[in-house]
Amino acid sequence: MARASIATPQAPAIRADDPWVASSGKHHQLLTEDERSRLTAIGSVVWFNKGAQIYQQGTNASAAFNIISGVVKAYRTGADGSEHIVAFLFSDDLFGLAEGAKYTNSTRALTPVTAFQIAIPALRSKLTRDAALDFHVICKLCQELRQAQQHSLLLARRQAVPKLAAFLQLLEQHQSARGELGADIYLPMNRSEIGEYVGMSLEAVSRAFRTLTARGIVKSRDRRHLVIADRNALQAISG
Amino acid sequence: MARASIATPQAPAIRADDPWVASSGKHHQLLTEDERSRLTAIGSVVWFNKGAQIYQQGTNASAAFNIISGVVKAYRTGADGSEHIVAFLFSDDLFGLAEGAKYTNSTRALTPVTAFQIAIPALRSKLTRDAALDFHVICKLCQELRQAQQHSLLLARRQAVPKLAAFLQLLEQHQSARGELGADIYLPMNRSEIGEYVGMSLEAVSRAFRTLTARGIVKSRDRRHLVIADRNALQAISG
DNA sequence: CGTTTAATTGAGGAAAGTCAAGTGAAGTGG
DNA sequence: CCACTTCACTTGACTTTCCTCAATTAAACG
Repeated sequence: MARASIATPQAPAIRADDPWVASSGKHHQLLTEDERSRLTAIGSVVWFNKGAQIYQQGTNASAAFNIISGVVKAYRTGADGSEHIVAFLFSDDLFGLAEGAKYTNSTRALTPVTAFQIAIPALRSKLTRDAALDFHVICKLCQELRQAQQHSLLLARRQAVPKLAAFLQLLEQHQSARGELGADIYLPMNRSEIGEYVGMSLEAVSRAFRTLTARGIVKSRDRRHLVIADRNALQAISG
Repeated sequence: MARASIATPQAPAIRADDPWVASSGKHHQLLTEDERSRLTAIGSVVWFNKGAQIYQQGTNASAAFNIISGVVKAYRTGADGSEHIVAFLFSDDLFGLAEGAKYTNSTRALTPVTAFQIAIPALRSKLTRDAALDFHVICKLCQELRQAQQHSLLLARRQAVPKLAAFLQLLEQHQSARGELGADIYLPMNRSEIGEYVGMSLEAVSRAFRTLTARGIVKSRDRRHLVIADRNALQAISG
């Protein structure tokens, strides 16, 4: 630990990459210290307990959020009460997407969450002035769009085992892109939520896990921690 | 037709809405005449024949595109040769999304296409300077992100008929949002491509069409033109 | 330690996928 | 202008896969 100073941990941060510059797959912090402190001035830090609802779809969009730590799910509730998870959001992600001044999704904290909150008017006036910030937001939105497309690829898979395999690869690549790489993958969501994300029943998720472990491709320490034992096989299965 | 002057039809245009302002669902042109002419100076108009490939996934991202007229599909080819369509793109849409300087999708013209093309370096340097343009690009990216999420909602549906019903609603709302509303819906893609977008086989698409027409909910003039006869029933089916 | 919630496992049925044949439409060349 | 070729779409029969419902086991929490 050679660093003498600790970077302010409660400040906004955007992690992504310039889509038009070659990169190694590991994402970088886009905001400069200067930008971060200027943003800090116009927002506030908020906390959410595990399981807490952050906002509901259809309500007035009063603020946008930037996750400092924790995991959030963005989901929509169908007319029949079924939930579909649109995205899992991690530290350095942005959320609070709106349409016509209303939130388009509901969001809920899956773990205890610390987030940076900016009121929409303040954000808007900042965005219409600060081209450097804008560019970074554009980079981040491009990344989120790519992830949404990746998600649609996942959902289009028909068979359960390849689907889950692809999901695990996404999670791993996600964790490695932000340097949170231990030897194991941590699942911040339960089986039901995995099912709601990949588009299958929780039973099918459970069965797919079983076949993957039975084939020795993944090993599960605990229901929420697993290790990829055969990365090549996983790649072959996910296609 | 009270207008005396004709707006330059070959200039770039972005159609979307400020996500933080209440709107009627009909999207507006975000660029001012001034911005449009400044963009015109740094890009060029290009044409593609029906069926022409625009670029391939994995190749170096040299330019971004803005559709002036026509329809484009953005798709990815799996290892087994199967294609999944990530998005259909219409006039006033942006595309040319990259990651690490490579295109993440392939794109192909479904109809004759006229597009405005901007080289990446020119676009980058413009984006790092022009906050007004940036803000509009951000609005557009938010809209594309919402559409991608809508697509994932569609893909998560399990049954064929509700899936197709939701797809038709998307298409209609898309056409009405840009004021291209005749009484009928035009399908610029074939059954196979619908299947690749909604995640089912072309046979299933065909059967779902049949049940919708058999129930009198849609009427098809021709395989590519249909009318929604019972909008309420369609809404009820799609959920 | 008992209670509650999450996850696994099993059996049966519904739905779409696949394979294959047939029909219709569009476009080509005589 | 018409016959022919081709491609897109439709329709049918059969198989596979996952969802649903139900029972059981495992883990988390007070």
